[in-house]
Amino acid sequence: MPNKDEISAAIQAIEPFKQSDELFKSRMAAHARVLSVEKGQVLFVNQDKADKIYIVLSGWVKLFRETLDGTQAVIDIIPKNHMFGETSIFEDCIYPYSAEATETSELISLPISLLKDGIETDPKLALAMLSSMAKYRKQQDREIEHRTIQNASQRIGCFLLRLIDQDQQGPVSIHLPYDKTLVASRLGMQPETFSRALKKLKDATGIDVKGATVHMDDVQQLVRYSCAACSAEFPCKDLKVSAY
Amino acid sequence: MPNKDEISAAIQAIEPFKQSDELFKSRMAAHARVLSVEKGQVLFVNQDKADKIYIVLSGWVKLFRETLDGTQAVIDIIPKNHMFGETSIFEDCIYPYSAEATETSELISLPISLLKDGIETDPKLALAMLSSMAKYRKQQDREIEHRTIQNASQRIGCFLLRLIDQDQQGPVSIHLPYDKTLVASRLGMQPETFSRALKKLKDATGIDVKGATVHMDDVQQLVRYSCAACSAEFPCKDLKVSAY
DNA sequence: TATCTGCCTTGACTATTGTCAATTCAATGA
DNA sequence: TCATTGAATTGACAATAGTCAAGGCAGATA
Repeated sequence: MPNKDEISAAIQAIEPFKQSDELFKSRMAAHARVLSVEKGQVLFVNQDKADKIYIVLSGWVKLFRETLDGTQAVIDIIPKNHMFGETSIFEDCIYPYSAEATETSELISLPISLLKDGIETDPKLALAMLSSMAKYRKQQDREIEHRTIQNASQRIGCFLLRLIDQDQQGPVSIHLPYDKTLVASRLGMQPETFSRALKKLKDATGIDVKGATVHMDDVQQLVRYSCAACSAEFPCKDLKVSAY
Repeated sequence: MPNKDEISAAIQAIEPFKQSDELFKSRMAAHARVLSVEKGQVLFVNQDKADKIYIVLSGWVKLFRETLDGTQAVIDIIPKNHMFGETSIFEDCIYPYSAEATETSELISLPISLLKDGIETDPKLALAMLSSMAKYRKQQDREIEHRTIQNASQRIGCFLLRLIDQDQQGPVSIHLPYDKTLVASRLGMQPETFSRALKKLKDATGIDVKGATVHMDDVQQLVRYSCAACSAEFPCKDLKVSAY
């Protein structure tokens, strides 16, 4: 169970809050609620009234939407030290997606009204939010690009490359951050397709896959394979904002 | 050739500028440059240094990115009275995509520095920009959802539905806003796939297609077909920001 | 250790979309 | 009116991804 200092640290770690008013942050910390959630636990569903924003302290939270027949589309998977639910502030205060913990996780929730007030009264915070929104937007653009241009294997390769320290040279070992099934849905494909595409990637690039661990002698093998179907070049410059 | 009043009106029409400072807008208008472009003309390419933002007065501008081998992914198609190029303000001042006129179009360009200053000095403008960014983000989320859940025919149906006045009842006629080839790329499919998928849509819903005109006796035919594979319901609520 | 459970993989098959080439169609200008 | 041009369609085929069902594997639990 995190103490007050850890809560403050988590708030401080959120990109757009870093440079913002200390008073604002302490007010947020004072109103923070810690919650521990089990795998599969739903935090809110699409179209719920949005009264809280969340910060992930540990574990992972999947943001998704689903149709009436249960088909779901994963929009993002939120890692440690990142925030979600804040998009709903503007306009309608309705969550535009559902949120579910993908494993046992610790979160803090904050009243959305505090952030809303903060943005409206502190121009510096508003600018920081704008900047992080713009970054996110670029990532979404890339996401759409990849889904049109890259095939399943290339998307997996790209996903792996983005897990690596971008200045890495020589041999690398990667550990998948979460279940393969979840990676598959994050990349917009079925688990079966993921499994087969990973095998194809292995054959094409010579990477070594053992369970959730991927090893390669040279990053360039993957780069040649995946980045050929991308408008950008390795190293990728648009990481960091809600990585993965 | 638009006169000063028309330029002011165009600036005024941009969503986030509507409520902003008059002085800011007149300064923008004073620095506006009008440009007429031919079909296929490139305004800037991905990674160019971003010094201008653009507003479309007439015609359409395609935003896209491409890989080394020329494969391109369309990110957005900007209609009349909408702005593009502004995302580059935050951080790096590099355009994150290429822009090309898809037909003879009239645009105005504005120095990006003016908007940057405006956002930094006028909190109200910053908030308005945040709000429009948040809307855009929701649209991108929907875009990703659709590309994972909907098939080609359903995406076309959805595209058509979004062209309609959302309160429409009874029979409707729609005119495609631009070439079918361009619609296809906007929806992330090949022209051939578009052609076949449109035919399939016709068979499934009984809509009537003649060239660029689509007629249907009842919107519900399309709604049943397309919205079944969407997390939202018709009428769609997330139109307006850079429609289409 | 044995069993259970959920994740992952595999095979066989289907559906969807892409590719390439050949026409057809429609708008435009000589 | 004819010729030209680019858009759109169509056919034949290939590639890619999804679906369904059956096992395999590994970590957790008794």
